[in-house]
Amino acid sequence: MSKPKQVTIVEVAAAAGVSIATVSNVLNRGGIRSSKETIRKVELAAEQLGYRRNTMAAGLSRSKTYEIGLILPGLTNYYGQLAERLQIEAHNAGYHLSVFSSGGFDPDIERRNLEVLLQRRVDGLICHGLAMGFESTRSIVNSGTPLVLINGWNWPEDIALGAVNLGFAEACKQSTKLLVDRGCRALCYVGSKGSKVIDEQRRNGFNAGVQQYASDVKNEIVDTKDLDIEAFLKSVLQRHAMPIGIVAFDDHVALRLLSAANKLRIDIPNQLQIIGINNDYIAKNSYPGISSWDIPYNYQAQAAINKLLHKFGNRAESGEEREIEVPLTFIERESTKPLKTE
Amino acid sequence: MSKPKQVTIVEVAAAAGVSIATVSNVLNRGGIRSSKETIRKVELAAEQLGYRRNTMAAGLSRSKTYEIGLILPGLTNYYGQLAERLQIEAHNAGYHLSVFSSGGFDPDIERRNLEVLLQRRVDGLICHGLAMGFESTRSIVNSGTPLVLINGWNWPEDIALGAVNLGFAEACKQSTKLLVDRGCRALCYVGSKGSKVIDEQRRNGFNAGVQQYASDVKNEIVDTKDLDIEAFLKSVLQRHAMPIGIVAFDDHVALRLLSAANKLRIDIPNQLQIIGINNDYIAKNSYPGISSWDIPYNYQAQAAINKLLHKFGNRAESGEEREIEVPLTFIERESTKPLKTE
DNA sequence: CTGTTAGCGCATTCAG
DNA sequence: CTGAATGCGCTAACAG
Repeated sequence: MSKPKQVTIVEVAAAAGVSIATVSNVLNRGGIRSSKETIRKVELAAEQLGYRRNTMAAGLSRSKTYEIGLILPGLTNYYGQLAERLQIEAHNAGYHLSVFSSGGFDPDIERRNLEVLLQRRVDGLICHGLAMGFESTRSIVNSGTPLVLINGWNWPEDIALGAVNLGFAEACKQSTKLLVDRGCRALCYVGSKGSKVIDEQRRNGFNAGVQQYASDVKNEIVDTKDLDIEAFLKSVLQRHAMPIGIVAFDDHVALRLLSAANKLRIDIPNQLQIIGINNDYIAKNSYPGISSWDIPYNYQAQAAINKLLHKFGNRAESGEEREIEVPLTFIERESTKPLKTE
Repeated sequence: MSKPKQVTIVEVAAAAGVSIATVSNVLNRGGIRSSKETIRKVELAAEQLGYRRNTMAAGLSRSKTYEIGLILPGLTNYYGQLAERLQIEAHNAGYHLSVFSSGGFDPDIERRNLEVLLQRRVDGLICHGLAMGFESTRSIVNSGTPLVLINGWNWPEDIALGAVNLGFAEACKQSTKLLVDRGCRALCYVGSKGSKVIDEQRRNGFNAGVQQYASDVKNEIVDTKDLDIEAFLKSVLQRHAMPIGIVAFDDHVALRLLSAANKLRIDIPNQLQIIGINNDYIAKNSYPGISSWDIPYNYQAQAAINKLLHKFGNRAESGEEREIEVPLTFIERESTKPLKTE
């Protein structure tokens, strides 16, 4: 039982009384047509013997694997959701997606995963951000394997030609406008430096928003790392005019802020307003509900896969060489509902 | 650039002035030793030419892939965390882990993923639960590929010999005792039927607990599906003596209960107490904090990988043929803190 | 120690 | 429409 010699086309051919070439033909379709009779015989034999095609042999022989490698910083929350969608889209396009996580943003693990995937001779690669840096990436990816980046800004074209980026910057920018419109008289961005470029985009957007829509109100930027949230809230409420508007890195951070506020009996949204990003389960189910930016996973996943297909030259897919910006959509909940309505 | 003919050992051999066998030897170590000089030459040549071993060819040739397939119902939260740990453990053991999600508990996708993995000739399989049913699974897995189940109860040994199961039942059982000890005078289990066996285990544990520790208090079992949480809470508070103790399917469900309670101004833990499972980010960061059962991912992942290695016959790993039950540990927070303390 | 030789399982010309 | 032959890139005995 430990390895019952998997059956090969040779045996199927013998059982069906035809040559291995014929078996290969009927089992892969597409190419040459065979007579009804042989098809039946072959399929029957394959069925009975429990034939299962050996991917390695097939891949080796035609130097094409129909496999796409995906490298993400992690697999929880946003990343997990994205991976699931990508897997579906890949399948719809006739490919398989192998998912790898490089634990946080660890360049070494990332390099290792990349290496594994390239040794597998995957047809293409989809990576989220990339901890490794340009040069390092270039040297390893110059194998000619198409690479599409998700949430990778400003990458040299010879490495990743275009990327599928979420409009975090714009979302954060609009958040500031929204908070000001809702009456906020001071703004904060609570970020998460650990997430590198992702955080940078948000920060930039926040700054741009402040400059454009709220140049007259106080604002500050802090990071959750080593942040005592309760102390921070107290301090902010004391130093600035209320209500205070906070743009949180994501719904997780938003939840922490919300909980601290509840504990301190801070009135939301009259004293404090919060906007998160991701439109998680959390945002929907906390109390009060957290206004958040929803991510169009389907669209994002489709865009990424299409870009790859385009690179493969499969069809005239819509994926071009340009960066694609995927816009988020705002879902408003009680954490920012207009003052009067509440 | 679209496929610059990857370099093979043949070219490396030529460049280094040795035979391909020698190249194969020095590049894979382990086997035969070579002279320092040739090692240097070969490694240099490989380095310069940018040689990268072709996994398919290697796998084909030795009929061993060093790949493990993982099939999960999804990739978010618990599953994502588990996948990450498994990936690390697999790597430590010299294997690669390819992660596949079968979107919810869809038997068709599951079958497809299984098929893909088997065609890849993975050395082993790790599956979480399994939507497919015994017979169906048996017929497809009888290829002799070792399969270890995570959270799969009561499977026939010829399919999956033993499993690594989380002690959900025991956790729920102890939860009832705990709630009673904390003064609760009625108990509820709020489950999630969509999660099949996982929910069943919890339910069983809850029932066992009620019977053993709380046979004198009222209890009920409901399901989140189509449940109006606020109405449910109101009704329960009205019908039973307080405090009410709730065992939630997981921290997500617990959060929903908590939020509804907050909204209704129900006093936690004096009128209502809640225990979740998973010890998520949520449990830690909600207000009040949710008491929850922590999952020892490391232990679980190690156990699963060890079982597989044992099956491979690699080393005298500790994995036996028996089921392994992984105990959860209780983390208490404000949602159940003893009445007087609060 | 190093080189020669046979496959691994399948896809693909190219004749029949 | 079908079959015999060749090779994909690498490993695993054997010889030298």
